[in-house]
Amino acid sequence: MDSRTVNLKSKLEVYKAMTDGGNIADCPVRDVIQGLNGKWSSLLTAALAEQPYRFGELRRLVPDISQRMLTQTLYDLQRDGYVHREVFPTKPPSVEYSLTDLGRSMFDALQYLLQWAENNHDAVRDARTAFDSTQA
Amino acid sequence: MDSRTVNLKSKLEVYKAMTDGGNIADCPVRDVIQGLNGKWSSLLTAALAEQPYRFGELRRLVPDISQRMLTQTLYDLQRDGYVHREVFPTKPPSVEYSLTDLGRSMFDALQYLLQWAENNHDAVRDARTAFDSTQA
DNA sequence: GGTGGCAGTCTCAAAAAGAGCCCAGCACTA
DNA sequence: TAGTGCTGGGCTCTTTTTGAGACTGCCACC
Repeated sequence: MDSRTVNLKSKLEVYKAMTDGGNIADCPVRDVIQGLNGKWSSLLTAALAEQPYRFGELRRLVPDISQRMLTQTLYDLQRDGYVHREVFPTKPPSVEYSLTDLGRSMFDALQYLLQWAENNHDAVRDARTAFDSTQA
Repeated sequence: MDSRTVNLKSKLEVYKAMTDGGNIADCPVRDVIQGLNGKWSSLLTAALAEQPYRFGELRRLVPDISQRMLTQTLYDLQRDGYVHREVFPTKPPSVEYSLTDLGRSMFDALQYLLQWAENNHDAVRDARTAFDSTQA
């Protein structure tokens, strides 16, 4: 358990950062966030933060991901510099995926959100149930 | 600028939380995260964190969102309890959207990731360029 | 009587995700 | 020597999600 102190920007500043001060479409912050909000990105990042894994290990670890999406998501994470891919020339060549320093740094920031989700999923579930019951 | 101290869990614990200790598919943490990683969720949350907005204001504020996705995303955010929707019975009825306490609390956690994105988008862009150049 | 703002809905096309079969190469085994 | 299984993917097909844009009803204003 590490603890740290972080300065948060004002909400207005965060909104401005996400809109690039007016140039909403090509904003780099949105561009970065976009690469992270795929369906499997955060889960795979969390798995690789635990320890490096090979392709088949990840597939078994996350049984409900298709091979196609596993390949695709790892490719995207590697392209954005979060994940390192290393091929070992063993008899059946094995491939190991691990987090880069950038990936670890990103995951540290992501962890706040994941932890919030863990602490508050009951509230979200309740809100959802309540909302659905009023919508008949 | 507020600052705060937060205890982060070990990476292994985070991974376990996201996999519900084995029940990967129906994990509540993944369920919550899923509702947040839509293409527009974080941007709209950031906008509403700044101040409440009405439907048309949001549309003008984020010109590259379609009306359909604006309706849909606001509906989802409302369903999960992040956003409050209030209809004012003016002559053309106006609708105001604002963050709930839950939404504000979630945004506080999300902000770490947004800020990381702002600080590191150059590194991500560089990684992407370098990767693309090796892939011919 | 035409125009414009309000908050959406509806339909259709394009993009992304999911399911599942196929591949080559090597080891072990019967 | 043929069968089986493991490795890390590629490939196609179908379903779901997203995007673009036209359409609605109401009212105020000109």
